[in-house]
Amino acid sequence: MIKITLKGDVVKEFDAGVCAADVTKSLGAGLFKAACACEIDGVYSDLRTVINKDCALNILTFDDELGKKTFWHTASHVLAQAVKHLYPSTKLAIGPAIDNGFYYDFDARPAFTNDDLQKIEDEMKKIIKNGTELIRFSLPIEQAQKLLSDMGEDYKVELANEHASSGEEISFYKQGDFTDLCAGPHLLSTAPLKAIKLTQCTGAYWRADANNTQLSRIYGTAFPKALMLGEHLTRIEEAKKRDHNKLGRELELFTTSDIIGQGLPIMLPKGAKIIQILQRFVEDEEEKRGWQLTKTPLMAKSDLYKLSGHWDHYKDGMFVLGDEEKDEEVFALRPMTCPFQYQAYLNRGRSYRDLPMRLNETSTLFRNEASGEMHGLIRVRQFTISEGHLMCTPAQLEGEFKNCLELAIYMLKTLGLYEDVSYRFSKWDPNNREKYIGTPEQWDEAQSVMENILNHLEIPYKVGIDEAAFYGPKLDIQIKNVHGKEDTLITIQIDQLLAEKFSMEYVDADGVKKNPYIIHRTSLGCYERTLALLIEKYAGAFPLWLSPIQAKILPIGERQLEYAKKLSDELKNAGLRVEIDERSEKIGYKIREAQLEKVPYMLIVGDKEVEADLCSVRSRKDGDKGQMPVNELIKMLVTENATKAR
RNA sequence: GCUACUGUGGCUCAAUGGCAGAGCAGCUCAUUCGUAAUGAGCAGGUUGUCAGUUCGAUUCUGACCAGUAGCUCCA
Repeated sequence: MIKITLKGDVVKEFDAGVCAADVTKSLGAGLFKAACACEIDGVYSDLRTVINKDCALNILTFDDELGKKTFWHTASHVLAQAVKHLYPSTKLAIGPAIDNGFYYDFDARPAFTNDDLQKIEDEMKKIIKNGTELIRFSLPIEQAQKLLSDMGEDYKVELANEHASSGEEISFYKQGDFTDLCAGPHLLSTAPLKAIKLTQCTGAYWRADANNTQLSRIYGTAFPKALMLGEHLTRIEEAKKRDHNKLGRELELFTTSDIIGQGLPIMLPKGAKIIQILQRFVEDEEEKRGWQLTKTPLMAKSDLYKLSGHWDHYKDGMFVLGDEEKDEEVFALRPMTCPFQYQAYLNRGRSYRDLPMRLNETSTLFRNEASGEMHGLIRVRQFTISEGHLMCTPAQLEGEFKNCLELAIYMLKTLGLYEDVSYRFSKWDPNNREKYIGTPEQWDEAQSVMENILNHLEIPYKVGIDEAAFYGPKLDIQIKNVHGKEDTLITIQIDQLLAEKFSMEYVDADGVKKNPYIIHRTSLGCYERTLALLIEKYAGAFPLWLSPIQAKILPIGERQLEYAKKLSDELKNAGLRVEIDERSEKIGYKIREAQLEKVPYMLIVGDKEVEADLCSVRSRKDGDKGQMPVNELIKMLVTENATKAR
């Protein structure tokens, strides 16, 4: 007999050799029905796992992350089975569970189109209705390779070959007429996959390498109940409504023009106003913290980029002016600010007394992004970033890095984005040497310096291999957009290589010339991307201090126009952004429009208000707030504006 | 760049191998109204662009431009 410790420290005895599924069954039919997988002594395992010794068993259902993963992984096998039924010549690649569902990659000729999805989904439903049992078995490597190669599954053979040296058997899962190479775990049967939906089909490269064949990827999601699927699809629809690319255009923050070109958004007055507010805020805050503003050119001779290494690494991504073959001098629009600001440092000889030297710039950059990469305001060809470079001694590095991070965190907290970010420590990949400059020793040093700083500051981070800049490691502050796609909002980088390339030196206290460390950093990222995330964060209803129009004065009729103008002047003099709706419309109509425009305050003036120097205040959020003396109103708005309240 | 999809007035959408239609927004007039839509009228389109097929193309085909999702890339 063995002892199995269950949830709530309940211990039960079973015969040795019992499988986790049978244990689950003995605990109740409801739990057995809901069980997706389990953890045995904390190890994520299949319910088919045979237990031979005392252990702790935790049953995982769809409510657990790993339970969901198992559920969706099985759904991906059903997808593959359905595809094999309908298109037998299709070859299988991989089919994992992802954040909110699953996908499967197929080598299908021709590639699947949206029209195929419905057919495949219907076939999946048939398979699920039959409630086929999944059977796990394993084979020695040679037999596994033979089986897969007999099946004609070239991609699977490639995967199996990679396990050849491990000496372990290769596991398979079989459901009816379908067998797939798979480590599992899986559900016991396809029956629990009550509600499934195939969501889209796209291309995806085999092994994530653009040089390989492009496969046809089908995405889907599945739930144990139809209601849950419905809720999931509703959530996606709701998210679409706050997509910055839709909402930002509706609210007239920005637009685009075919004749101007891709990735070149036009900031309309309201969007430009928000960016101006952000820029002023950033520049003022940076000045308070000892940063000095520079203004450097938007282009340079190719020589500059050759020296920095950007010409070698990113020439294709730059807008080059002129022809290298024909012209004596070739220029390029700047894709980054680094070497421009270095010239400011190089203006004269520097001493350790000049350090740290903190140079910031509201810097417009140009990158010739590939046509498929552009997206709304998130990824564009021209953008403006709060960029800065900080030259310091090794002793100052940790303190200055911390200051840069604190500034970034202050910015995020003020904007209300702090709760939404995560940290990524982006390292180089020693196996991808052509991407990076410097020696392994230099990389080890720079990375260990950054790692020490991050650990010391207790920053919780994920590691990103091969995510570093070509000259040094990065701390990337990541944020997800409304569709769950992650992007870098802020980055702080340590660079000990470029100073040497540019002969940047300082005379230390001991009289010896040394290269400074350089921190590349942004305090708020690029304004276009930040605006995009703010639009989505607030669904267009910005906090007062960021609102392009903070209050709209709505006269009931023409009689109050003069008073409305007086009120508007008073508010403007107090530094507030105000508009008057002078149209001869009913008050309900004016309110509706102001509300849809997401103006924070509506100030209604009728005869009653004019008489007593009052104003009826309506808030976007709370509706009618009643009457208020004008001086009191101004005091309230000015205070809210100054505190940057959210 | 790759795969798939999309493109009809400012917006949301309809229709057709044979005269392109509606609502909202806009403009004009009337209305001067108390917390989310007053009424009437007017105007607005070479159906993304350029070719091809056709007696005739907005519809079919191709190329290009732009947009969406995903992949790859992101200094």
